[in-house]
Amino acid sequence: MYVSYLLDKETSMYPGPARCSNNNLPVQNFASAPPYSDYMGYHHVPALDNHGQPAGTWGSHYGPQREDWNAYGPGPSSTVAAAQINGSPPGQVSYSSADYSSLHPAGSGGLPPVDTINAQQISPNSQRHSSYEWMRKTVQSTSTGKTRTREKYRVVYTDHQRLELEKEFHYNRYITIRRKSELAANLRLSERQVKIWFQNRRAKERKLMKKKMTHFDVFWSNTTSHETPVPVLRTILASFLTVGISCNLSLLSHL
DNA sequence: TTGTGTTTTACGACCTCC
DNA sequence: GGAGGTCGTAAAACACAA
Repeated sequence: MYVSYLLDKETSMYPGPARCSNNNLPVQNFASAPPYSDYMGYHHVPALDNHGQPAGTWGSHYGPQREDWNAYGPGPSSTVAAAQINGSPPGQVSYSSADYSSLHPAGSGGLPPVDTINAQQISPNSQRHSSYEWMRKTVQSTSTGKTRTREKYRVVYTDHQRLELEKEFHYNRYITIRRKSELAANLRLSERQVKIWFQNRRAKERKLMKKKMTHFDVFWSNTTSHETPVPVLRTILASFLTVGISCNLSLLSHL
C-alpha cells in the first residue's frame, strides 16, 4: 500500500502502519457512499458531488487542508509522469481518443497543473522508473492469444496522482462523471484510468473489509463468557468505525 | 542478492440500469 | 446498446525476510 506511505504521514487522519495489511482503514466520515450493500455505513448522495469544485481546492468536506500534503507539492514526480507530461510518453497507453478528448486544458481545475512540477520533486519511487525501452515491446498475453502491449502494462501512478485519487475516494467511494472528468484532467489521466482506479480501490476496500470481518469472527469465536465486555465492545465499535458507521469516539473513551 | 508475498494497474467477462 | 458496476485475473512494481 504505497499510497498509505503518504497518507500515514498524518496519523491522525490515516492511522496505522504504511504497509498495513490489516485493520487500518481510516475512520470514514465521508458524507456519501455507494449503493453497495456490503458497506453499511455508506450513504450514496450523488448530489453532494457538487463538491464539483476543483480537485485541488480542498473543500470543507475534507476539513482543514493538510499541510503535509502540500509538501508533496503539486507534483508528480516519477519519470512516468514526466513522460506523460511530455505528451509523448514512449509507450504510454494508447487509450481511445474518446478518453483523451475529454481532457481539459491544464489548469482547468484547482489542482496545479502537473507540468508545473519541479522536476526535482522526485517521488521515492521515481528512480526506479528510469527506462521505458521495455514499454515499446509487445507481449503475448495469456491463453486467449490476445496481445497486451507493454505500454499498457502498466503505468505506475505518481504519488501525487495517487494522493489526489485517494482524497477523492475518501470523499466519495463512487465518482461522478463530472468529477471523473475534472480529476482526469487535473491528474493527466484518462477518464478510463480514473474509473478503473476507483473500481480497483473499491475492490481493495472490500478485500480489506472481508479480511477484517474474518479476523473479527475469529476474535468473537474465541471470546469467552467471563471476559469483561469492555474490550469486546471496544473491538466491535472499532470494527463498525472502519466500515463507515459514524461514531463518536468520545463515547468509546467512557467505556 | 534473491526468493517470495503483497499491492497496484489494467483488462475481460458478465450483470444491471437507463 | 452503452455506461458503469463487480469479480477474477495477469503481470509489473514493490517490500521484506533470509
